[in-house]
Amino acid sequence: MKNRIKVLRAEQNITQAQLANRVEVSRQTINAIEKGKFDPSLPLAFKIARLFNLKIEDIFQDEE
Amino acid sequence: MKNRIKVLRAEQNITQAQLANRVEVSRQTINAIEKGKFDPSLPLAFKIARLFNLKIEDIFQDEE
DNA sequence: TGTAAATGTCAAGTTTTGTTTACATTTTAT
DNA sequence: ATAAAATGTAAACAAAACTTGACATTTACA
Repeated sequence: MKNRIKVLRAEQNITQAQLANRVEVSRQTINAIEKGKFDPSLPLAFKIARLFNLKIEDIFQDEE
Repeated sequence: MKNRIKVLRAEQNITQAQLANRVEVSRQTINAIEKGKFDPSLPLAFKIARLFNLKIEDIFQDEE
């Protein structure tokens, strides 16, 4: 599962740590998701999408 | 996290078992999600949304 | 150039998601 | 009324998401 979080952060000038705080997970979790190490839970995906005012599908792309 | 899976199944006349087969999880997993016992993983949410030709947000509603 | 902030990564542990098996209850149709 | 299909539920387990803590590497900029 790919995602555009890194780009969205860059657009908004937000660090991994700041994003982590705002969606209430650890910085390592954001890092791992960005690097594709694992997928966020559905509730976390919702939080991230809401933060960027985007649909989940606009941030995460299923790849199979 | 609420969802409209039961209604969507009814509309399409699909059983839990049939839906489970098509998204490649167990029937009990579909049942548990419908009953709100837990949330699906993000990849599973994508599969379900794709099956019904809907956005994830049109099926699952975050309630915090 | 140096140093602070940001990012990457790893290991060990907890929590949540999902499976399997098995059985009970409800619904549907004959 | 009965049989079959569909749904509900529970326990024990496996797998994936997430945490904490620690340290190494990269980036930005005074």
